[in-house]
Amino acid sequence: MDLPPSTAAFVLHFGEMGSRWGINRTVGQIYALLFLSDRPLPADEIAQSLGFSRSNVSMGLKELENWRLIKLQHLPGDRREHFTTPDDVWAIVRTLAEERRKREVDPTLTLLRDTLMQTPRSDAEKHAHKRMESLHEVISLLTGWMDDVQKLPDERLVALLKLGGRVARVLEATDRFHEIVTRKPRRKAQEG
Amino acid sequence: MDLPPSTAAFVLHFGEMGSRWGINRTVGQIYALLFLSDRPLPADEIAQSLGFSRSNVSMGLKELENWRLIKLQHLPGDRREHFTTPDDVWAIVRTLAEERRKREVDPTLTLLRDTLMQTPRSDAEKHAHKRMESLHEVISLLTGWMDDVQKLPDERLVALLKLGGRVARVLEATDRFHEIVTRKPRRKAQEG
DNA sequence: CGATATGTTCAGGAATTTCTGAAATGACAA
DNA sequence: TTGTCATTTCAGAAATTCCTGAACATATCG
Repeated sequence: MDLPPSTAAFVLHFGEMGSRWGINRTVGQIYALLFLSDRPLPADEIAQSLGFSRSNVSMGLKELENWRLIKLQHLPGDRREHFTTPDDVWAIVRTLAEERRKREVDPTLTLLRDTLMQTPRSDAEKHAHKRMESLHEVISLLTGWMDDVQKLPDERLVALLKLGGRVARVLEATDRFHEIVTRKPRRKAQEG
Repeated sequence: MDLPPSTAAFVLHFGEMGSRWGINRTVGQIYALLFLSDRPLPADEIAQSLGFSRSNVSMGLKELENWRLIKLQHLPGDRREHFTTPDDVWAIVRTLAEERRKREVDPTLTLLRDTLMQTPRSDAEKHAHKRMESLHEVISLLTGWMDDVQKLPDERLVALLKLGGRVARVLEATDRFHEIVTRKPRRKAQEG
């Protein structure tokens, strides 16, 4: 690995982080390397830089493709496939969110819904049923919110995040505002 | 495992899901069992229900304690320690968010900040530097938002999530509102 | 105190995951 | 077609993680 020290550190860190998620160390490192690279990299260069076997890199890239996290490119005059990450970090975050949702959240919701269709018999089952209901509700809320903000363009999403908890205050204000504004179609700003 | 079928299914599912995250299958199953149980369970009952060795359960509970995900209780007339999950699912979600943040996000931000303090030399390093900058920005934004909403009481958080993307529209409205209201302390509505 | 019940630790075996090299497949140019 | 380069596959080796039983620690009771 003859990478600049800061790049090496980042790559190693991401490998570790990856393995705390379901992603294996190798795959994390490959992604980190591609993320920092200023040009698309072919598999053999990745293998060389990270000291992995060619076949390992091939499998890692496959995995990243399944996650839709990398893009494949062909450079003129070079037969090899080259790989990059999207330039836009938000695009990466969105993809990650979508894929994790598809793989982890949706199946869980399905299981919960299926179970909740059944009628609990014993007391213990009744209690478990209630617990699953509240879990289902929370997950639904969270994913519903995710769906919603996924539809926003980047700038709006960023604005929203920056506003953070202050949205709560804005909401209060808005309640009042809305009340005033919608009471009558404009002309007179206040009445009553 | 002589659990009701729906409980067994849930427990197994959570075991699988756990292992897609960094959490091992056993720990996931223990948590799922406690989550559904209508009473605090002692370690030996957990071991019995799930078919794990007593020592494995002991280690699993230790892990869950480190994550602050379970509570220990003593029942009158029973010398054994009994374990439960919080009743409130939101409390669980909040704890999970805090712990994952502490373990995964904060160290990453630290690494990024440390690296960004240094001056990049080569072109490649300059590019990597820029990439890390944008990653840092995105993560900061997300965690900042998290911090903010963590402070909200449950009802407000739920209200916020329900509003979802419609907040964006509220924001537009608020922009206008704000503009009008703050332009001057009222008397004259517009000026140069 | 000894007896019994509960909880923890840890060495090493079991199970799983990761990684490799070799062989197979594919893609393309001559 | 053949030859070359690139990529994928996959059996098994290597590494890691998980799990267990036995030993140890701790607590409580009689």
